Amino acid sequence: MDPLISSLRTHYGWRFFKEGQRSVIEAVLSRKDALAVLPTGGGKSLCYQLPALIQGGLVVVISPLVALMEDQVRQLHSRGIEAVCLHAGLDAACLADALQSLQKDSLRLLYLAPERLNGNTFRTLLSRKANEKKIVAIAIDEAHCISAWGHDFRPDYRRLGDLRSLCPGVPLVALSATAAPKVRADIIRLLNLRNPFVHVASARRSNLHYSMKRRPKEALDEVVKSITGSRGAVLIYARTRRAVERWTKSLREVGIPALQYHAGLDSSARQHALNHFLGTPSPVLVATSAFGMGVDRADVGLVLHLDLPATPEGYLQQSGRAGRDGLPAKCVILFSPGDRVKLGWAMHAYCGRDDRASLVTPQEKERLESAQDQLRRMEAIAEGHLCREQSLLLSIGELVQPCGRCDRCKDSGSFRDWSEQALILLNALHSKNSLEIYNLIKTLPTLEVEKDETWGWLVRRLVQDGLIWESSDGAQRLSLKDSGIRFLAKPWPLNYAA
DNA sequence: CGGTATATCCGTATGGATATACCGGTGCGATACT
Repeated sequence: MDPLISSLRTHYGWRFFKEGQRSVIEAVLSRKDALAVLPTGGGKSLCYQLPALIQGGLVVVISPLVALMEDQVRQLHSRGIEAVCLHAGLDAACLADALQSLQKDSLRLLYLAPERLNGNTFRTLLSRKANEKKIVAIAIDEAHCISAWGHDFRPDYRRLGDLRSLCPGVPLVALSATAAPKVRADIIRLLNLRNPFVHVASARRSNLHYSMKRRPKEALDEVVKSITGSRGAVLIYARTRRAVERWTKSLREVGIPALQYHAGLDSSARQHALNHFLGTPSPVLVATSAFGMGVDRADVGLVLHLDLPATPEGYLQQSGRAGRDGLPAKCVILFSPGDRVKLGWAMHAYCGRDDRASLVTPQEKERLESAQDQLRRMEAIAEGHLCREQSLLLSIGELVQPCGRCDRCKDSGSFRDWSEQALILLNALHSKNSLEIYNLIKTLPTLEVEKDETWGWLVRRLVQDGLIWESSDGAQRLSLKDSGIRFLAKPWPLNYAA
């Protein structure tokens, strides 16, 4: 019998792997670095847990949240697998236990926050264990944090690249639920992954119904209507803590027993809100972005945003908490045009460490520009005429057919043919990764582009990278290799030297 | 930058209009206090 399947049965009682799991596990077992982008519920943790069990060694897991670590350790213990997590919240007895487990060879999983690796204690420990060949792999969970979070909020995430030199020869596995091409590139670069095996599952969710509309001045009715018209749990996202508190109060006043969650609440209130959300039949929770990572409730019927999300990727992450049971679920954004301005302002404040513009470094400037670019993209999706799912997924580099479920698909009055739509989408993409663009374009039946400034950079890049070439009938046409696609260009100087 | 909460204005009494100040996300570990 297949040894992988047999250990899967022994330890987890499952008979099949989910998509992508086997290939990632095989990569790890052959001591290769890997990057796995698997949807939530896709069984990411199995990808690094099973190798520890098969090889009878230790896997070190870097995880961003204490709650996530404890949750995982609990699950592992219930399967009879030895695992510990170390964090500042442990009491003396637990800490002593955990430290003792560290000495044992029977320990299979060790969970740590990235900040732990600042001190020498754990660096020496890891380095020693690596030398003794006791570490099967190091897993970086929620790896998108490296790119999305790490800049100045969790700077230690960005320093995980050290792991490579600290534990030479130990394979690194990065895992995430959503990661756009740019984020994937960031992860690979910052973690110093060597020629990693990469598995990217589709982010498409065929049971989610997106809709995005302008928020009326008095939005309460609209929100109440959405809540009462949905099944299961309801998750409402607001941008600020104050907005969370106001909305919770308003909803309670109209008889909806909403609970609130944000980082300004004390831990008992947060715990209570979380338990309520996980444990009652139809909870309504109003929260900031503090809520969500690792929260696993299958029957969320509605994820409602009261402001424009800051990035398409972040939105996919948050809206993706709906409908994990596979049943139809709604993802609604109520936005107003002012949201972009506010968020843009907020980015200045968040991105620049100091308010004074004179101190903005080039890196900070670039970061800010990319944040604003993402924001513009998100706004374009909300204000645009295209299929919501299609345009959201395109912004993370995945090209799919219109979904047929979102508000745009349902009431699209004006027909756009596929290539026209693709063009607009590509234009919105702004990606400078020509291979990515090429792969997108390649899937189209035909594509004719009138060359103008908008497309100049694209054509130049594609030519530069040898992905398109001049067609034989003159300088005005460029064709994609191995496909019937042509760029139809106005006469322009063929000077690609730049 | 823009919304929201509070302050101010007007002037025989209450509250509505206008001005002004303020504030704005996500968490780990370690250390310094009550």
